[in-house]
Amino acid sequence: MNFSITEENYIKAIYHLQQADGNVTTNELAAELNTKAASVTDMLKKLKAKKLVNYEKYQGFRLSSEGKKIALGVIRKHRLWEYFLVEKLQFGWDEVHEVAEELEHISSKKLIDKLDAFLDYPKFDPHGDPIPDSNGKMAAQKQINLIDLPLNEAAEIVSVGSQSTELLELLKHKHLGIGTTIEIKKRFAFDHSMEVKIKGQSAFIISQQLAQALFVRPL
Amino acid sequence: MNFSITEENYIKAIYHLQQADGNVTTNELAAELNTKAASVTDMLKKLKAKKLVNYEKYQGFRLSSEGKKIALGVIRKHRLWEYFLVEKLQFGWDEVHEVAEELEHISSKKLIDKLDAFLDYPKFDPHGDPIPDSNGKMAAQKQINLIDLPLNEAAEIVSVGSQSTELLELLKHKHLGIGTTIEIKKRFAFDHSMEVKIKGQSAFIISQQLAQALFVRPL
DNA sequence: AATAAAATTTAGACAAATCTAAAAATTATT
DNA sequence: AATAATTTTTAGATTTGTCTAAATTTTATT
Repeated sequence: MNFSITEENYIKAIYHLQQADGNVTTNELAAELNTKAASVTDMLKKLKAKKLVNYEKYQGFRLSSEGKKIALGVIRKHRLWEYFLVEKLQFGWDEVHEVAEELEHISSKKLIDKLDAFLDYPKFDPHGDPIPDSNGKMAAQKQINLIDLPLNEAAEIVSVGSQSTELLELLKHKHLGIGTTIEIKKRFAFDHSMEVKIKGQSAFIISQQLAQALFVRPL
Repeated sequence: MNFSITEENYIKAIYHLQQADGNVTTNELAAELNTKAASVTDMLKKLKAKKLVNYEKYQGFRLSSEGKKIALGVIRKHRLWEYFLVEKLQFGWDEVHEVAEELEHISSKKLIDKLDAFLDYPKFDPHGDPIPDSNGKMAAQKQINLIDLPLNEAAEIVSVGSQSTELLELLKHKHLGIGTTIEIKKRFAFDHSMEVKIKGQSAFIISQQLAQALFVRPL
């Protein structure tokens, strides 16, 4: 079975929405895809006919297990290409998304498996999201907000909540980035700021706002 | 201006046909694209409206200079991706074409220029065809049939006339391939076979049929 | 429980790219 | 030069994905 770019985009969007929500609604999906509810209904009928989605009129929907497989395949491609763009072509990790949106629809399985090998089977993309392997399995992300990391527990920064240049500027200044190992040394209740420590550096203070923008994976 | 995948495929096909023929006809193009003459006519009206093609009803057509620019951009992408697939991902040069047919439609200019840099600005693709630079300029191919190479003049093998496994088998056995430097030492009029020499090896004989399948660029 | 509001679906239309069958133009043949 | 054969174009239909506007269903509110 081969699917159109449009179908793949619908499937991927449903996957992301149902991760958060469980059941997905027509309006939600229309908003996600910048399209109209009527178009979503039309496409859902098609996807249902292809057994990629469990859908009953007016009842919302979710991916079938076959649909989930397709979604993971597209996500695998997206994230591997992002990794390639950043690690090999020197793109900034804030400018790869759009290009990967195109590359993720290249259909050759052989291509993506060879790319995976060339990149040495990376487990996380440049935004810290896990990359599914060729069977669709991926590391449990278990990524938590830095705010929620227990005291004195080392964790790796795996993603950031926004791509704004302001945030990137601040991260650069503090030498924080994807892959940095970080630990919380003390919390200050007054303003929810916290003292943190990066491996091999002396401790410093970060604000609540910044901590909320950082997602980490406990080591 | 951005063009659809279909439009790009038409433009590329017209480019290749007019290299050989000068003026291109509707039926020719329909055959090249495995489509029907009526579809070609429809698309030509569109391409004419976009000033990519000089076309008058029943008179045949060719690309405008704007059209040629688009064609060279697509060809640049196609050949750079082929080079990437062979050199970095270890594809065989006989299995990259289809994948490159998809990759050539990825639109990011930044991507292709960074890929070019990553590959160290290759001048020829794995089939020996020249790769246009980011301004659309490419090396004059000046590729000639090995049959026509003057005696004792070194040349580099740049492409092969067919992709058959039989030919590949023979080339492998004789240690011949894209990039090999070769020289003709003697010709035998009886069967048009020739004695050739590869750098650092002793001379051997190849048949007329094999020589005709090899294209070289004099050094 | 009745009605209002919101969400969803249907009906019908449109643009892109394609096709078949018929018409028109060109080219070849007698 | 007239007719036949070929090529090309037009006309009208089809498919995919989209839209607007109207109809239907569900959910919320009184």
